[in-house]
Amino acid sequence: MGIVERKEREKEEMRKLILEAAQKLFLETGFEKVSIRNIADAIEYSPATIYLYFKDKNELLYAIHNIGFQKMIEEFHPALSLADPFDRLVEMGRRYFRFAFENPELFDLMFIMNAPMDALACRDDIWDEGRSAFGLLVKCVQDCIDAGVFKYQDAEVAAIMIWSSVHGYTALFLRKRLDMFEESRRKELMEEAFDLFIKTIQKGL
Amino acid sequence: MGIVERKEREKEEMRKLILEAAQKLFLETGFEKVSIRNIADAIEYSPATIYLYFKDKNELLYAIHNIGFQKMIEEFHPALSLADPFDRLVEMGRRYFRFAFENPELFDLMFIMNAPMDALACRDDIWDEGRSAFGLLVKCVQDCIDAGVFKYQDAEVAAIMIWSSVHGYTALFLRKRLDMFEESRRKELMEEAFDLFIKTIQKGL
DNA sequence: TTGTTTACTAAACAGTGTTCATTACATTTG
DNA sequence: CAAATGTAATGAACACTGTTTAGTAAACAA
Repeated sequence: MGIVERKEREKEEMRKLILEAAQKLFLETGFEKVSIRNIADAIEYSPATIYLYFKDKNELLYAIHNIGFQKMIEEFHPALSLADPFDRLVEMGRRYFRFAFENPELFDLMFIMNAPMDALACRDDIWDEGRSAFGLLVKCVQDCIDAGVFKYQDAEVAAIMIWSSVHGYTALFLRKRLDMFEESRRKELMEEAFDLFIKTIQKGL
Repeated sequence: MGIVERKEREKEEMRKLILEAAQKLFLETGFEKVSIRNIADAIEYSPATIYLYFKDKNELLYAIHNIGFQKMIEEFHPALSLADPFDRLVEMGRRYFRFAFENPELFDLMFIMNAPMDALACRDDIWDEGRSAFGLLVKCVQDCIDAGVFKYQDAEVAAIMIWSSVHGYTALFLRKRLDMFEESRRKELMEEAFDLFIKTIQKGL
């Protein structure tokens, strides 16, 4: 009796259909401006149908947030295979940057917007995606410590410091808090500031 | 003929009435959950009245964002009169932190939310509040350079680096991206990471 | 051919920001 | 003082939003 399996497959496909339409609309138009009705229109189903596959809008956004993490991890992969741990760290920083600039809406969803965290909170679950991505950073920092690149004792604390710094630029940039610098200079300034940070932690402590 | 002046005064008072009710509601309930109708109810006027004093909701949020900056500048004042420029820098960082934790909604509005920047953008104005607050930081960094505390050449680039770092913690924290650490350890970790950053830039380069 | 499960939807609910014609009153003019 | 003008405030609507529910039609099982 393959019926139940076919149904499951169809259910999965429907989820995917919704998710892909939603993602497309979101990345085109921005998350703030897309409604459940828009998504329903795009896939030619009624709005109520979406609620048969996702508890609410937050849960839908959380699912897309997950896709974002998959994509990010993929793009981090080449960096992770660099031999020198410090090179690896710098490259991870650059790729965090690049991911944010090339996928501003996805990045916003993953690291700034409230919706996905609200979804997690209301079924009090933990942010596994964030945890394991952060784990990659901690591991890299630990490798740097072990290799004697810098002399921090606590890899986790150092990782938070580094993440915060790199996240700071991107968050300020994406939420238009660096628009006071003229557009041409903006990205250049950020690059310089990032390089300065790298040089500083390399020689520091 | 003092009539026109009285009218102006009344207009100003009405603006203030709206602004104060709005601020109270926003800080109590969070910006996402307060509607124009809620504000109108609180001051016992019709919703349409608010639009006689503010172009739209973004403009209202921008006005509150301004109040936030006044408050922040006030709270920065004691730090600015410290003799040693590096002490000044560290104290500014700590106060940025503290302001964010004690006024999470206001901070969010000032440095994370889109609304006030959208208000600025659609009357293509520049973010003066941010500019001048950032100016304070640049000045302090320049003083540090002049005093030989660190050897950066470009105070502005160094200031962006420092701002980004401090902003990074707070933004990640406020938007619940540090909730993967248990609550008791969270703030402690941030303090440690901040101290580590301070030590690093002090000795770096 | 029944009975039951499933997938879907139309319609409604309760809210949102915003606009506009109309009212009610303060001010100025004849 | 009465009539004309200006203006502050609003009721009601518009076009949305996320979400729920009762009901339908098709697919499946007996």
